[in-house]
Amino acid sequence: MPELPEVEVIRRGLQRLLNTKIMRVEVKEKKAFIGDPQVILNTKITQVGRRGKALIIDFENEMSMMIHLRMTGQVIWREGNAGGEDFAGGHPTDDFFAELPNRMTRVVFEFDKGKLFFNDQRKFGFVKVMKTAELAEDWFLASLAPEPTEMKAEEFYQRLQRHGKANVKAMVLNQKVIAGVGNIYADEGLFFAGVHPERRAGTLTRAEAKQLLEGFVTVMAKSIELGGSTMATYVNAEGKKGDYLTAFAEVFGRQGQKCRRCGGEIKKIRVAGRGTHVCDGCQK
DNA sequence: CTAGGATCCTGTCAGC
DNA sequence: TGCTGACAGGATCCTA
Repeated sequence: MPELPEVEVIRRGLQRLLNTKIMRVEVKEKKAFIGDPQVILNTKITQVGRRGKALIIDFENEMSMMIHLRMTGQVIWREGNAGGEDFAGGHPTDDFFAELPNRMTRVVFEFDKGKLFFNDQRKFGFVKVMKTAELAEDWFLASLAPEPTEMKAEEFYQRLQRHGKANVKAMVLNQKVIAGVGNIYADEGLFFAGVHPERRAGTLTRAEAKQLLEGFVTVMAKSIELGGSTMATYVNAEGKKGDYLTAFAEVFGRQGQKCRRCGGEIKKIRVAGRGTHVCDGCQK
């Protein structure tokens, strides 16, 4: 679920942890934590970064922690009664506002002034600690394609050509082709470019590939601006959720409704094993 | 090597 | 109300 914009919103929210230290880690689901939690205790957080859909937190002792939320992961920061502003992002459920820890809680990080909860319904997500120097060797990061904002249109075109027989939807979901695109922004970007998700990737023209890349950059920037599709910041019980989906999405989740561009009906079909939203009128 | 499908896991929802 | 099957904002592994 959380795609590049949602993870980016979380990254920004976690800047508040810079120069603070984790005092204690409680691993409630063994599978969710790879490596030794002890190595990141009592050392300052020097950077909170992101690559694709992965959060990367660096520590002063040259250790790093990668957090990948996969489908249903959540990051929830609570200052409790300290009076600070709470914050949450990831898969949108009521756990954002629930009493924590709860049965979805996989890891708890205790700081001086608050607690950071890693919640995950389906247990696909994980936290992994390693030496900062070893990040580049992590096989997920090592094979990850460039960020959409860093990729040249020609390179994107060439990557689509290389896997020309697969449909374009499957290609853009492949993190080795372009980083950070997931099911929502795949559908939104394809709509933006007027490209049908079942087109074989090799049939896209240079102009279409360029437009598609621009689509990803545009819709993702818009989503980040709106707080992502899933994020919530809140003070006490007053919730404010990211409203990208309701405010801006053209096709995702709008099956049965009218296309705002041509007036045709948005359809939901199955492509590359994923629910896919498309306007046949606008996407060829 | 590629492309497509199964798979990890649990909760929710639609349809009997 | 209770059951069943489909599905889920991800990515890897297995098979042909």
